[in-house]
Amino acid sequence: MTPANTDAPTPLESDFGWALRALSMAFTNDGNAAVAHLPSGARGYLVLVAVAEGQARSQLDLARRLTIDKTAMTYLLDALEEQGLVRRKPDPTDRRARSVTITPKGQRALQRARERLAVTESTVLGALAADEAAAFRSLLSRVAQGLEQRDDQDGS
Amino acid sequence: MTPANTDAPTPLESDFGWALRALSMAFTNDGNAAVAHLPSGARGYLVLVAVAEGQARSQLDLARRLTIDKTAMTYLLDALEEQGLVRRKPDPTDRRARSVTITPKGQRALQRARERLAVTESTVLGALAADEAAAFRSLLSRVAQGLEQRDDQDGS
DNA sequence: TATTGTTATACTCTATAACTATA
DNA sequence: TATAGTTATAGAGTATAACAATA
Repeated sequence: MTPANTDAPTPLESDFGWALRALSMAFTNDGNAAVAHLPSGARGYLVLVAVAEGQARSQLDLARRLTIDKTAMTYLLDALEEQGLVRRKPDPTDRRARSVTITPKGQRALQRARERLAVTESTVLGALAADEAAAFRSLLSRVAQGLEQRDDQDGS
Repeated sequence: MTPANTDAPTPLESDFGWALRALSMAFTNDGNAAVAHLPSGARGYLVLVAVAEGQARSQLDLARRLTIDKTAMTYLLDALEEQGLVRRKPDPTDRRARSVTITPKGQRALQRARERLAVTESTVLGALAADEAAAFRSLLSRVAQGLEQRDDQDGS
């Protein structure tokens, strides 16, 4: 016979999924305000970061790197280009492809977004001491990079 | 004159928002499979956890605790009740309110989901050593609880 | 035949409003 | 007048399919 379960039920706060969702929602909410000056908000910001890297050879490259559908990438870039933050130009080596570069105006907008997002990060991680927050960032970054490698292997 | 910027552009991988999004997407994808036996998937799971706690006095209580709209809570509970995982009964002290309890079948489904999600968690945090993963979980939990308190204060 | 990019369409999720029944 | 719960509607975000141009 198993003894009667007199334990308290598992609290919601100990649930990994709940905690991850809470953090994501908070960062999304606060972060949207931080990047409100960018077209398409948070997604526009991510595209801008990836374009600024200068690694992606084509829109499809960008889409894959960001795990954004290529059809969404089209109108995200439409919006960014319309405001003069990025520029599309034909790739001379492949006339189907278009290379995307960031403009000086885009650089400034990106810099401003980064400064604001740094504040958002600190706010959202407010429950942690400075060294703990640094540790959390580091661990999160390693987790995400691990997932990126995993997914890259799956794809090819 | 500022010197020419010869630094490499900031890599996407160092972006907090990118990393958080990558983890959330991976956990959502893998986690959806882990809770596919529950109606409404991940959201149904969260509701079931909160119901199992037995703290919430009403559907509205549940909705607030989970940051889910009360209109969504209605059909989430509809789906859970239809499969016999939870039960709604009128609150004798307030005839507007309905208290929600988990059924034995719901307990079993919840237990199964927790076991599967534990595997998902390990997989998703695969880049970390065991002690690092534990540290990450602990920090994430504290962050989320801090946000919960912040939002509770905002609301009242 | 496969790939890049675009457009059009459909679907899901969420937010809003309106309504009822109680308090 | 405010609250608990439900329903209906509309909007944003995303996915799917089809297409034109090029490889």
